[in-house]
Amino acid sequence: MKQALKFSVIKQLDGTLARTGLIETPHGSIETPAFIVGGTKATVKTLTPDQVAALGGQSILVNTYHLMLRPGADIMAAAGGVNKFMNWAKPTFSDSGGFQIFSLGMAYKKGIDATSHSEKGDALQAVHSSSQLAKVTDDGAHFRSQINGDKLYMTPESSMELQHKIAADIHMAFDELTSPLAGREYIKKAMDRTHAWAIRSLKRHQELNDEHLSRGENLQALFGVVQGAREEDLRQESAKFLGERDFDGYGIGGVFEPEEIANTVRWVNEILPNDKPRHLLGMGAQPADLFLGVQYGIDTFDCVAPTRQARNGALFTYDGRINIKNSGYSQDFTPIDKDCDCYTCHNFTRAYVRHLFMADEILGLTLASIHNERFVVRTVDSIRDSINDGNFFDYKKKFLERYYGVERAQDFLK
RNA sequence: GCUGAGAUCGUGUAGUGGCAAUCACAGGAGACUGUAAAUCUCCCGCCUUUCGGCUCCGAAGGUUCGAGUCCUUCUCUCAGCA
Repeated sequence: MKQALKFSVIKQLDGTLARTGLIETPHGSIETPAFIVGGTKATVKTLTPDQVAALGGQSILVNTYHLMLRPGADIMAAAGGVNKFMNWAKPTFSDSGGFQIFSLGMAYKKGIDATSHSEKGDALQAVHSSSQLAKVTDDGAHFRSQINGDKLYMTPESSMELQHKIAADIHMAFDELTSPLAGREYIKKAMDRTHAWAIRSLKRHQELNDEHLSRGENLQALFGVVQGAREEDLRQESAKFLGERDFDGYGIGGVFEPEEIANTVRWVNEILPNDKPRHLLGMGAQPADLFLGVQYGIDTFDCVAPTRQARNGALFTYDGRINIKNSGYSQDFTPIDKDCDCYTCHNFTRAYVRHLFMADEILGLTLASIHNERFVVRTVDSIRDSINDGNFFDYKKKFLERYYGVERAQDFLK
């Protein structure tokens, strides 16, 4: 196909930003809204590609920074791109490495998470710790490899070159994600830098696509990434700045808490062009994230939480999350969730999965990952159906009240 | 039977005259959101919501201002020898 990516809206839910659609790529299409499965190092941890496909995964997101370190972008290119390398035939996304400026920089060894807040944000964000592995400048970001200490330097241009070698279908522009501790002054500075980087990313991306075109290869798509943290005017400025440029779609980055999703995503999606897909970066650890994201115009999500939490024993059920390692499940011979249609729930009991965890048997990680990933993928699929059927709001209320309890669910139903 | 070594939290240990309880494992609970993550945090003698209180170093006795620690006897364990 000549176009890197084609997106069509199938149904727009009247009076809302919610919609269903179809993203078409050289590796096939994605029905949206869709949950993109986390496959950072060109593997969905503990799962084979067949298992990912069997649980309904339509697409996988890999990470440029991690693949640059190991095995290296040249090996990815020599293998014929990430799809061939990992034997995944369906569409792929790649993240730029921008997230690692945050996770290996300000967040490194700080215990910063979604609930971290501070009054002295600017001061904290401005101080570089000697132990952190990433430092940002206007030109790019310096990294220290966590594997062997190598000094690494990444720019918008080099990220695009790496991403084109990895050759996922959809790339993210190199961006700077600010810490939840950051104050407005720093958020503005990082957003301006992200915009400058977006223009540089787009330029280099187009040059690389021209090369693909001349060689008769598939074109690759690029999403611009909106920043601005929790500042309404900055989010709007960012959406306007990027929305006017020739990106194939948009990522919304820097969102940390479910409570932020409704506002942040709405501010941005009211401005971004309707005819391009919108990806919410890194959110999807709980059902509220998914319902709120879709309600305010998100087409695709990615999140590592379902697989990470699965490996740590936290499993989704339609009645809320459980920790399968709790002693109370030692003689519970029912499925993780009786209403779940995954391989694990069809074939194994809570007692057995708990046993595998307590005995440190690796099959437990796989069974738990299959279950959690299926739960999230299926939840987004069912949200898509509810939009097509016109009963999104009824479905949302029923789902969230069962999952969180009627009282807690109200926070997400306003 | 003889000789030697040993007995501290569920287990293995640290502590060798000065407020006992170190570390690890096992166990209990919580966290995790563009993966430094099969990781991290907390609890883990008894009572107490907290503050705190009470116990406690195999048993009994002795020396000492003071003993898990030194001495005696006993019980048990392990090793070697018979």
